[in-house]
Amino acid sequence: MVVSSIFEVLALPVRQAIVERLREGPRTVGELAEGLGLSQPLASKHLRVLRDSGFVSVRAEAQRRWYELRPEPLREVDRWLEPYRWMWESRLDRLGDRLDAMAAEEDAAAAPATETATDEEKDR
Amino acid sequence: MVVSSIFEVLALPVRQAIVERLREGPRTVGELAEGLGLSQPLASKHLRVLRDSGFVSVRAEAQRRWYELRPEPLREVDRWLEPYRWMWESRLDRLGDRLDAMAAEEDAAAAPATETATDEEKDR
DNA sequence: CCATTGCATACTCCTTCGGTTATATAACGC
DNA sequence: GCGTTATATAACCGAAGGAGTATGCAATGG
Repeated sequence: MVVSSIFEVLALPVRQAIVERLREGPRTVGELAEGLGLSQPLASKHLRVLRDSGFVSVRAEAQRRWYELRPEPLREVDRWLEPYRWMWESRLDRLGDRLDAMAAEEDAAAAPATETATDEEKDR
Repeated sequence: MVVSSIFEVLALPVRQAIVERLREGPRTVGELAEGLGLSQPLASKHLRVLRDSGFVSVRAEAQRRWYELRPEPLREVDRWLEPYRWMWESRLDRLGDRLDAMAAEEDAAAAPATETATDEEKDR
């Protein structure tokens, strides 16, 4: 798998689950497969993707492979999120960012009612 | 597309690009397609996914459709990230979380050298 | 009215990728 | 050495979904 976006890796619930499990500490392939109800090859495959994208590191101990979570990619998600935070954080110290955003908004038009998947509108 | 994870939506660079573009304010389908070099149907399609997953809302103005970014899903990403923040933030007020995590870690084993995609090891 | 504009949707093609099964490899304990 | 354990990888399959093309449809403005 050629990872062109960090989110691609987290897109699959099963890979998300592996990451979440690894929050508790390093785990072997067998433990992860067992714990998440995956076949061993499947676990290995997903761990391969996680490894190639930097989400995990591996240590060999005898025939065991200990997989451990690495901060970098997650931190990258955090950084990606940064320019959006003002949207739900109304803290004063974010006001500067907000003003920058508004300047860029100037050219956009205005309008009435809003339509979203979260309300009833979805299936008209 | 049946969205089973918020990350699935952001997985595609083209959808990421749309979201980023919408940071500057509401845009019509045509503006987005034009600005990102997409065919109109393709833009519509991706906007459909973004809409169904709550990333954007739509307002109709004549034949125009103004798409606007919504905070909720992004906020959800932020919340998902929360339990991982201690990994790169060593602030004291995160120590509590860290201790919780360590308690859960107790059962995991330890080991030597580390192997990651970000270093030379990748292609042995 | 009618041509045009702006957008959504249906349909098709084709690649990608997740999952299974089978096999290779390597280190272990006896 | 040998069976066993732990993992990786290859081969295969099927479904999903992204992109393109064509079309439908509504509102517009002359």
